[in-house]
Amino acid sequence: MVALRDVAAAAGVHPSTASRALNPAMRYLVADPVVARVQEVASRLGYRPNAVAMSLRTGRSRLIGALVPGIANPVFAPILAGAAEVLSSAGYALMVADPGDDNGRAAEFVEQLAARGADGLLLATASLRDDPALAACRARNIPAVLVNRGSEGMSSVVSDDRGGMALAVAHLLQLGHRRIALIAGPAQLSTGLRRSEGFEEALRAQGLAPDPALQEITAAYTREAGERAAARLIARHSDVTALSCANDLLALGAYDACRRAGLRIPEDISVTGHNDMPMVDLIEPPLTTVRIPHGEMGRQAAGLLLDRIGHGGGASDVVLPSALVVRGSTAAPRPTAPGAAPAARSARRRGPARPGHPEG
Amino acid sequence: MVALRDVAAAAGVHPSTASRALNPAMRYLVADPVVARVQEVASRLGYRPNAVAMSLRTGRSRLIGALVPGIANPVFAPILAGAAEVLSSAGYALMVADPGDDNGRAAEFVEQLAARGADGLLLATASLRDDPALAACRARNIPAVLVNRGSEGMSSVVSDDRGGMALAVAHLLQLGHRRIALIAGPAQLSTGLRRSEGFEEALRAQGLAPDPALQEITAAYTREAGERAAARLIARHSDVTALSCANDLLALGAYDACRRAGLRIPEDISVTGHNDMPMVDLIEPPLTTVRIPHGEMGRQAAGLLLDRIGHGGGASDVVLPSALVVRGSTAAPRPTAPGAAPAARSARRRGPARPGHPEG
DNA sequence: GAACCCCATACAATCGATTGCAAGAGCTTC
DNA sequence: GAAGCTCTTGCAATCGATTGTATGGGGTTC
Repeated sequence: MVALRDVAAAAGVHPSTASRALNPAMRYLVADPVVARVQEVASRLGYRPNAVAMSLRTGRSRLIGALVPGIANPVFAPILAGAAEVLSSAGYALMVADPGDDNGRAAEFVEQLAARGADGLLLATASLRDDPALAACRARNIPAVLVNRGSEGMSSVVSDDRGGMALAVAHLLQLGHRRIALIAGPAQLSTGLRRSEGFEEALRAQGLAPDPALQEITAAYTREAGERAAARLIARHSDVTALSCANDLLALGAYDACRRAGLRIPEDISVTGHNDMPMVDLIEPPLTTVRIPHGEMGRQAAGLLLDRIGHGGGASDVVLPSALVVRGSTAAPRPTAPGAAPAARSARRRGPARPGHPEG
Repeated sequence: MVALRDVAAAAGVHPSTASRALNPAMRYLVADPVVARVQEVASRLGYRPNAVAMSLRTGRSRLIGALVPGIANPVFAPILAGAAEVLSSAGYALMVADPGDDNGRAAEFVEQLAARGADGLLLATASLRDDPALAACRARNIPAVLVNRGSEGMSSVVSDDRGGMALAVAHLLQLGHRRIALIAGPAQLSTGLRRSEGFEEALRAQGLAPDPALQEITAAYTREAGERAAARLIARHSDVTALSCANDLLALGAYDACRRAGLRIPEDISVTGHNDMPMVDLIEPPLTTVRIPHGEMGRQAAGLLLDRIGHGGGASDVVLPSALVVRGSTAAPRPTAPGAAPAARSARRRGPARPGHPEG
């Protein structure tokens, strides 16, 4: 391995001179012919600066850590990809740690990333309150940005959870639905909480009072939890004509429950999701859902983090707009009168496709 | 930030003694009461060893780099997740770089990871021959393991591409199909090449000669490429009763082409995929495909890499078995006689569900 | 021609931990 | 009681790059 001292020796200068010659910001201190000679020697020898030594000396590593609950998660993976794109083009490397849902492990990972000299952290795992990972960041004074999660006093990039949910509910209301049930996400996650708020706001905006009996709060964003919640709602409230789900996986679970209960979507019951994750445009019926700009969230979060590392500014929050994507899982409710004609089945709406992913 | 020297000072010993007291492998050199005192002081002060300094001195970083073409890719994300799991429980951190399809960028990333002192590399991007990233690994003498890609003289973990493809074709043959077309993957990827070989092998095993006219080689594993290839095959060869695709995304493209051509799946034409990526059990009709143990591939690759770092053994190849998952996109071909009765439509097979992912 | 200044370069300390070697203390053994 | 041994601890070099300070040479100015 060729080190700076080798380059310096080969160029007949002191290592400090070689260092300055190779560093654009310090180059003005070195005479031009010497700069040229050093550069030539460096490239001839294939010199690559040792990033570890550089980190040790300067205290900066050009390394960003990311904490995600599930690398393969269809929501967080594109966020990570967006962030990686921005970071690598700024010369930063990305270290990924996946603590799953374990808050303790998350804090442990923060310590480890700190020990490795990470310049900043992207946190996609923060709970709403008392997040140990967040506390660890504050304690070690590491710049951090939250993604897809909000929390007080820390920069964050989120989508408009409240507004997105309201969009979905407004769509259902406009179709004529009045008894709309909510399958909510975990209340300790900001997405769960805010989407519930958006649900209630949209109802109130139409002068309707939210009925607590029509809300099921799930413990996790999983298909199974969605199925259980939907099954309970369907069993207890036969007058419900629409299920508004805080997340696509919950909606898929709702599909399962409806199928099992013999309810057709959207003829008998409408279903909406949230996130527009890959492939939901291809399921039967294609899911009406709220599209979130995942890649953009990752990019903005990375940008925000680099800003904070560079200029050290205060906390700022970015809220990205979400958009309703109407596909085939929503339709007008059937007339309530018994024996009424069933809704027309023809010409099911397929809706816009999602942008695709290449695969291996 | 509390350093080793602070711990040593507080414990009244020399830093070297503190170092030995805190290192299990060197602890035998230090008297027990001193060990206890140093440990107590270290934990009281919240001492965390500086991994950067440690790397610089020892030359080992406990850091593994991973190169993937698309972090959000439904194939590579679970591989990454599996690898991350094994690595982090072995005390290693994971650095991810995403060069996309750019071979030059991949080599550049290898250099960068080397400069950061990565102890080993996981390569999911290697082309079949003359991969610059691979060459860079060899040049810098960094242990590397290929995942989901094979290449001569380098350890690799792949699924049984040949056998998996043969499984799918055998299934079609057994259903009675004889004119089976292949939508092949890129020939410079080992998956593309081996799956094509598996396709031909399965035909020959039945005494059938592969017809080159029934093979379309795509330039990339994308839905669009699949659609184009399928459209061409359908237009030119009306006697084809089944499309065997080298990858699920290609199969989704084939769905698009069939839909556009007015062909029903599986009544008019059968389609098979490869990979069993998330959600393909939910599309209409549910896709018959070959399941690959992605997570296991990542875990095994990580394990293999750690072995090579530890004991420095030679190259070894792991081939994991794939399994056919029969769902609703395959059925017996219609009798060729014109005017024959269409295949029964009832009781469409839904097939086994995929294991789910939690979502955010 | 002496004083001064500036430019270019070298010197040496530093970041934090590890580790080969030296040295002191305490013990045994003859 | 001296030599030798073991056990424990300290010393100092080292990994590779950066950077504040010192120093030398060359030019300018009066």
